[in-house]
Amino acid sequence: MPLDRDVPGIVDVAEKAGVSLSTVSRVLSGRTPVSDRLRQKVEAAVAELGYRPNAAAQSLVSGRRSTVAVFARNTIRYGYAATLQGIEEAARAAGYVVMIAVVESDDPRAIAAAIDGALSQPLAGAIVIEFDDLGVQTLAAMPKTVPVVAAAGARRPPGEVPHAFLDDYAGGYEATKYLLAQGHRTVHHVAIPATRPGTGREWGWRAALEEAGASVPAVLRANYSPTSGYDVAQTLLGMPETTAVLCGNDELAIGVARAYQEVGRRIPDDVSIVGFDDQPFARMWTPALTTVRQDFVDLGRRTFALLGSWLTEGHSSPDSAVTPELVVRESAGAPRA
Amino acid sequence: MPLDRDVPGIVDVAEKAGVSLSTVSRVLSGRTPVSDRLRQKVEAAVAELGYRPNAAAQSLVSGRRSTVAVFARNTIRYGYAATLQGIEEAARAAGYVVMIAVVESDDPRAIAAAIDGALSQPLAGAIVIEFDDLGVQTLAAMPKTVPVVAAAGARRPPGEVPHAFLDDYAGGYEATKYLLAQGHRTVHHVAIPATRPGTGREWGWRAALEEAGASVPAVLRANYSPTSGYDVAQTLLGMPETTAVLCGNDELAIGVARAYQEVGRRIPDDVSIVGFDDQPFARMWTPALTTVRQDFVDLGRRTFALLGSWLTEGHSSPDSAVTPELVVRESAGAPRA
DNA sequence: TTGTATGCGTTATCAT
DNA sequence: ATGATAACGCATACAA
Repeated sequence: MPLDRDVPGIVDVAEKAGVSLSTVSRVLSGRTPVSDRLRQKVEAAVAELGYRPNAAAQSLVSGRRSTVAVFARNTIRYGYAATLQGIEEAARAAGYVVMIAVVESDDPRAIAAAIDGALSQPLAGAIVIEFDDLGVQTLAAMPKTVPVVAAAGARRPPGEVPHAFLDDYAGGYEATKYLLAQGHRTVHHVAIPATRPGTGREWGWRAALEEAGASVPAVLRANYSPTSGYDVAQTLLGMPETTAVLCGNDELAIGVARAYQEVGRRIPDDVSIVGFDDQPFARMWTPALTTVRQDFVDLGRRTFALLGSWLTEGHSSPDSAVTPELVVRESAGAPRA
Repeated sequence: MPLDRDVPGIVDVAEKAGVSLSTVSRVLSGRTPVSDRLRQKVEAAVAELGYRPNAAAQSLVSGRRSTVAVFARNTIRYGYAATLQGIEEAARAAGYVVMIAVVESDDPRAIAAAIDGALSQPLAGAIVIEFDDLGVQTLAAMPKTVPVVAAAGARRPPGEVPHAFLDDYAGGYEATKYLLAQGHRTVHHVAIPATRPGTGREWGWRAALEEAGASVPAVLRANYSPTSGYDVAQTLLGMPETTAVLCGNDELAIGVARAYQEVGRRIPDDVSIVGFDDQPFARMWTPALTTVRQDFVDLGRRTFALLGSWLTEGHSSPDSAVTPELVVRESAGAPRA
């Protein structure tokens, strides 16, 4: 693979067009009037040479930055991946490129290293996907030298970082209320890792239970994976009085469902299961998963919009909420009489 | 959110440490000997100011580039997301940062725009995730001015781009042979979008069928989503002689399965279904999905390794294959007598 | 071992 | 409307 390592610069274009370097810069930026004649020449030269402005040099001299960094725990899980997609889409539309920095460990040195790597680049701003504790820590470790916004799973304390969020609390609340309305005495909860206490799906669930005067069972803590749901469900199996379980995400839900089905308990006849997120597979499950739909791609777009308005208008709204929607399908119903 | 927009530069460090700018540069790069006394001072100043080298300026003067761009059709679907994760992991370990460029449309202008955006940055190299036709086109449109490697779904023609690939062909072949060995007369195929003819899952399936002298049914073409699998399965429903179907991915498989289940046909009793990829949900499906495991994260690591050796050693192997593995679970078995 | 000077590709300021 | 020239932050050749 031999390379043509002769990337043309603005001077090459100027030479070929027979104009000065500054004229080329002007037609490229379009901010200063240039005669049509020269403009044509320059454009021809640009096309012929395949000239591409060097963003590094641009940002060095002008301070104009065109890349935004996204900090995320991973790029695989649905919520993260879809949020990233939304961010990238909006960023690209606005003329930015996006850098992805995965923060895998909560070792402060690992967090610092990820931040250092990203901030070495000339950044217009940074976005942290704060769906978990690692995100919280990353956000806390971000220096104040660069605009930072967050994509969150809950409203953050006011006055801090502008953030877009999915109202997990409302989703958990609504799903639990729905289950209660079906006649269940209480609802168990298999939780994804928490961010801050008092927020998120778990606390919406809790609130609905308390409001209804129902007992609040101990939370079963899992991670994000189907197998993790399956594992914690073993505990559930020893509690035959369970008639409904709200899961922190759809993957957990199918793990839990599988555990029940393996011992011959039917869904929703014997136990109702509700997921969270409405991942693409949810509606194809058998039984189709009743779940709380979250539009992560839209969350990503909104998050970038916050950063975009900060960058262009100098400020942005403190937050931007989206309320999730309960999607009733087949996996939940009334308890057996 | 007021910002401390006073990012210290190397001269600030030099001043604070009472040394010349070049001395700072030397301790930072570590390539030239510096007396311990000055080194200490410099390091103290760096720590105190929170100095971070400006990668844009570095690459401008030295030509050393530290970012690699990844071109992908999306960041959501499992294969893409997991490959990206592997690339990022390996890149970060090697001191690179990764930029993500989503190529959404096969409009040549859109492809060119994505490439222009990415190549404006000072790139060490680029990686294109070539799982589909859009990837093929993107690869073709990449200029020869930057090192490019690919993460592919099949071996590419020799002599072109270094690439790591998952041997889809072998996977399709093996899965089909397995089904045939179970006693099925033939196997139907629900395909994901193709890249090049003659390669990939579909052609492995075809080869196994031909080798066994089995008839080769018309391919059912879908996209990647569960609903797409469900939709094309309606055609399958009208073909009661079908006893086995190999699906291009797991999401398609569950869509197909759902379609069968809705009309009361049981899996694997009435029809055997095999997926592809072994996504996390596959083993929690009911019945658990027999599928072809693909290690996309590893593919990502290998792909970056190709680029890494090119960058550091000046060359890299032409390709790097990983053979997928059939995971036998519950969704496929012998046909009914 | 350390410091000074030059230049990377571009924008912006200043003349013309 | 156009052209010369000075930065931008840094690495490096060269001088000391």
